[in-house]
Amino acid sequence: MGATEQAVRFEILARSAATRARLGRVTTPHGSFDTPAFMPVATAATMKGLTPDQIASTGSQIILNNAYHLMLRPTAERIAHFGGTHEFMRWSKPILTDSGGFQAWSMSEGTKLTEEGVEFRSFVDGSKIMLTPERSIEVQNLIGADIIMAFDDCPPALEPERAPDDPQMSRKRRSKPEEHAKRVREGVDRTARWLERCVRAHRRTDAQGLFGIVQGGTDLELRARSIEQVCSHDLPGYAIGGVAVGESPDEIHRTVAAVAPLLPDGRPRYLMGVGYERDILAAVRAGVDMFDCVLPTRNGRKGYAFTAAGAVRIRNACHTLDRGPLDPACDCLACAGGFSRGYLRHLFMAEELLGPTLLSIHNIRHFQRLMVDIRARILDDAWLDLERRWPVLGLPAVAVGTPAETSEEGSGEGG
RNA sequence: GGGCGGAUACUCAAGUGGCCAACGAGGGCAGACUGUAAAUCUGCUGACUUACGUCUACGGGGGUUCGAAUCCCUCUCCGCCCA
Repeated sequence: MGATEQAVRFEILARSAATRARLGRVTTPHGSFDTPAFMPVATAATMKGLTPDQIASTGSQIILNNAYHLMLRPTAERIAHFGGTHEFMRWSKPILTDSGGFQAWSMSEGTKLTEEGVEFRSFVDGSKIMLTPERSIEVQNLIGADIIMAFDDCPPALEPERAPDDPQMSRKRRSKPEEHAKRVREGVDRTARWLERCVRAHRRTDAQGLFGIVQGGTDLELRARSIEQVCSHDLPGYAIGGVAVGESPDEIHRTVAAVAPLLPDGRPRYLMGVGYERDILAAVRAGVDMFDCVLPTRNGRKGYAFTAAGAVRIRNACHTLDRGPLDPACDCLACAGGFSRGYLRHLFMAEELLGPTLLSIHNIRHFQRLMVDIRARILDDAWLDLERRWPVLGLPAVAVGTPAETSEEGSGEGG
């Protein structure tokens, strides 16, 4: 079977004349999705608080699961018992699983990294879990997503140095540069060796496409080295990993702008874990095709709404009497459904579950609407118009301003 | 009518002579979050002030003391018990 029957195919439909952006479509066993694509995250085979219908209502065409979380609970074998994750979570469109490589650093407490793999401490029962490239692929084969990711070694951007007796000032990131560079280089080469093992271990090439992951931090030479190694394998897609793991937005942009164009033109390029709207836009212009990020869901659950004009923290007192929608330009269930800011605020203040659900839906829809607009811009290159419609693109990564409130007329006091 | 016990910041609740603008919790206000161990985490919450600090405060009033939320007298209100 092999090369002739690729589980995942990519076609480029159009190219931006002014940038490196591409408009395309990825086709998988569970249907296709348009690129550039934003993939919301459903770590534990659920988009926390949303039904599949609600996820679909956001325009999302592909979502993420996390192999590490699922192998611990309910276990990959059990998901296979139910016929795979699509059946299990009742989402019939494309799914991508992350390999668990990212968890080696996001949950680095108590993990042990060796050439063989990463030894974790299960957050479910505390037992020791050995995750190797072979096991990660086996788990992902069992879970059954359309796209699976290589098990990579993803070092932190700059090692956060434990407990210096320096209370506040320079708790930033200060590890000896040579040490850090060594660690990043090690990550690059180990990722390459692990990729070999992943490719060999992959048993379902007919049903699942395996993407390789490029590492190298912000060091462009290391990135080039990693690209050479990873792209020596003919894979259905390639990802840029090790980004947005602690660097500044500028570093992210700089790295992506340099790295993305070096990836094979005919394969989808996936920037893992990114990000804010402006980060996505910058990456699209550099030629990236796929994104995932927890921001819309994680922040949504905490009352942080993304809007074209910037962030709205719905719990802020200024929304108490606001009868207007979160974002008048939005067509999501929350905005088009007529829910007022005042009501949404009430839901959060009362810790009602509908609050996180509605804001998650809104936020995902916000990102999907942005992607629709971005895709259209690839055809006409009207990037300035795009930025005009999405002021948030020009704001700092985390906007502070509160968009103009809608009127509170007629509250009829002093009667 | 008599006895006892209470009254502390938005709420509940510590504190019984100086280290108390007052523990803690809730509530409130604000912030963080980029391949999700996140319904988590952080800061603030008497007033004025960027801050140092100053002022006003522990039911009301009056005392004792260098010094009181803390001790004494008295008043008001609340609770329980005895008539």
